[in-house]
Amino acid sequence: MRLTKRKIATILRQHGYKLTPQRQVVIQAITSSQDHLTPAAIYEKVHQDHPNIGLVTIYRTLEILAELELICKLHAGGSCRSYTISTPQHHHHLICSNCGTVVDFTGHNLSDLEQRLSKESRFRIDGHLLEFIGLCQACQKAP
Amino acid sequence: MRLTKRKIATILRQHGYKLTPQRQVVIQAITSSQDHLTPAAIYEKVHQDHPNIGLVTIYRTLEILAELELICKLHAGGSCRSYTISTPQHHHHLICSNCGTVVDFTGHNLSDLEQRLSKESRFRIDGHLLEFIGLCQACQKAP
DNA sequence: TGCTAAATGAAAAATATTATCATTTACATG
DNA sequence: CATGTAAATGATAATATTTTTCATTTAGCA
Ligand SMILES: [Mn+2]
Ligand SMILES: [Mn+2]
Ligand SMILES: [Zn+2]
Ligand SMILES: [Zn+2]
Repeated sequence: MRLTKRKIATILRQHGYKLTPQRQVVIQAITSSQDHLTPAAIYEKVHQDHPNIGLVTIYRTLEILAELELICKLHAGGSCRSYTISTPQHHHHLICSNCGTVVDFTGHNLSDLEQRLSKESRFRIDGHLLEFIGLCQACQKAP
Repeated sequence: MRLTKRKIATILRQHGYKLTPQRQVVIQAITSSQDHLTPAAIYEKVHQDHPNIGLVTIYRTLEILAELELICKLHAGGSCRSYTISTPQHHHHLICSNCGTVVDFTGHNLSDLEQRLSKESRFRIDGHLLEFIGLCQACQKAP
């Protein structure tokens, strides 16, 4: 289940961040999209209804949201600095290279592989990045 | 087996690219490092012995090498625009977050997962990105 | 050895990101 | 509800990164 605007607001406040109208607008922009969005794209989206919100505020808000893991950064589709709304549990992403739609998936466990790798390479493994890229059903049909 | 300087040169020429001294120097810089390197880092490395090679040439060379899949772009360790030498077969990466060392690994098959995802999501899956991040043995010992 | 398309480097332009600082404001407190 | 204060904002400038442009050079072929 993806995080709601409301849930994000609560977590922000729990961490001592103020719930400003600007932040609410940015959060709204992200949660209302299936897509993954760059800072510039969020700015444009937001700018239409709120022309006084600056790009800097977008950057600052994204940094906080990412730090708290309320949004996920994506790498495989286009820009390496684009974000999508997060979900509480550990998950990975499936991205449409055409329309940008992001689908979360879970249930695949990398810990076996992680153990094997750790043993073979002598690395202490701290995390991983797994994204699939492809075409969503709608984009397969379209020309 | 990682690609050698020689092998890369051959492939470049096979694709109609000229084997300029500048390109050879850039390739040398990448193949001689275990690390993953940003364009700026490659420039610095190269600049010491070849102060007349411009940063633009680095960018242009990296673009070609990446296009031909002779180098791999990495995302999980620091910059999203850093490269390491490639290997011919399909593989993934294990990256030390401290020293930047990149270890290739292979043998893990994502196609089962890919099929499951494809069926569940109705996506046509074209590719994936899998990187592990951690600490190499040397960096675990160091403070 | 010369020709030519491709490559290079210098410079500028375009983008992207971060820092600075005066002003505004969310929200805790009484 | 008014007030104080630390946090947040926006304007602007600074910095960093990447791409274009174009005159000059050169790798590789005939
Ligand atoms: Mn996600
Ligand atoms: Mn590799
Ligand atoms: Zn799509
Ligand atoms: Zn290390």
